[in-house]
Amino acid sequence: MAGTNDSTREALLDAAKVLAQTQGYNAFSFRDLADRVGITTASIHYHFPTKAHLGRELVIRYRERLMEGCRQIDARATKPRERLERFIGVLRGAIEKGTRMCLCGMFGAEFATLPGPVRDEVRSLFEATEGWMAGVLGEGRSVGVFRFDGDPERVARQVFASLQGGMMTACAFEERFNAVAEGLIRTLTHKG
Amino acid sequence: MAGTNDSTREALLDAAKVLAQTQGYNAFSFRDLADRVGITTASIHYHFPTKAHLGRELVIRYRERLMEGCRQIDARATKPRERLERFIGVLRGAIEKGTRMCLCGMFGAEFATLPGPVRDEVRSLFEATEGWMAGVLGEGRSVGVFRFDGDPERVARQVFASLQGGMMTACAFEERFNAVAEGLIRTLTHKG
DNA sequence: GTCTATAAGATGATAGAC
DNA sequence: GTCTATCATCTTATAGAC
Repeated sequence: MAGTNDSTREALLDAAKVLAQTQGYNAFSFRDLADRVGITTASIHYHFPTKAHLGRELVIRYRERLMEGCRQIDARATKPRERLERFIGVLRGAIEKGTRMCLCGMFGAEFATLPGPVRDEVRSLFEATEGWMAGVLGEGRSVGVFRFDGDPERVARQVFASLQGGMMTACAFEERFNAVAEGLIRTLTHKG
Repeated sequence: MAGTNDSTREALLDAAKVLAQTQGYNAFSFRDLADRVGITTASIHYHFPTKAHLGRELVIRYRERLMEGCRQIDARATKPRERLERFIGVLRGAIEKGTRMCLCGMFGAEFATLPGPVRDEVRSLFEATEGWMAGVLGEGRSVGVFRFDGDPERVARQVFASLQGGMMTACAFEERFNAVAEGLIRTLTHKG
């Protein structure tokens, strides 16, 4: 029902996603988007009245797909450590596909300049992802593979911030994300 | 000699710094800058031929001042842990002054869209800061207050990425940087 | 749904007077 | 050094034909 196959609309969101991940919300224009999809800028407005509408739906779809990815990770891997590693693999995949940031990191940095409705969805994106990760970390600790003090929610925020920062660094220095990710896992699994 | 007191030029760099930290390179304009300093956009071009020149000098000055700050930390604190905490305090200060990103994080995220000369200075900014931090971490480990495996340079990159990610998150959720920073110190000083 | 045409404003940048 | 005036181009967005 929701999400009927409107191919132009989907193509616009696909192109906008890549542009937003590589350049940011402020650095891509309707013209960039129109050129990539092969229509005129006027046609974009038929699908999305304003850039803010486009941005908002972009983040909503990104969150839904990321959460769907997390559910698939849960279905395919039962061990918390493997779940975490698979999640990190998703982020790594974005970098390897062309030094793309996660939308969390990119829109987080641009947060002050985003339209209100986009901001709301970005916050929701953070909370959903960190919530899933808190579950993985909490379960990992209870089975004894992860080791940390305090609230899993707090540690999830810390781990997520670290990964986002690693992706950001990878924009300036290729091959730096892996060092951050591996160090993170080592820390979490460290047997003091 | 270098850096004669050209007050308009300095005022431009000051205003550009705040705008770059809060909005990013792509989101601020010569008009924003001119309005804040009280001159016209044409006058900006007398001091900086292009926006790329302005951006480049902005990053250079930022790096020089940050490194000067690190030297002052070294002079005022001898314990590695206190040095790290003071550095974190500098980042926290930027957030508390108005949810400002570090230029590393903001320009790192925008990296793909930055003019070449600005990119070069951003890389240099990362390297200088991470180099200083590697020294603090290495010394901390040798005196037994920090505990980590592997190369101090690698861990410095990880710690720095984590802090940058924490600042990014703080743009969307106030009061989140402290949780990241405190968790980080706890991890580094943990007595397994 | 997509187009052409157009709008109103912003953008970085230049020429030349003062 | 700073200004006015101007530039070409880009920006998001709208009206109306097809």
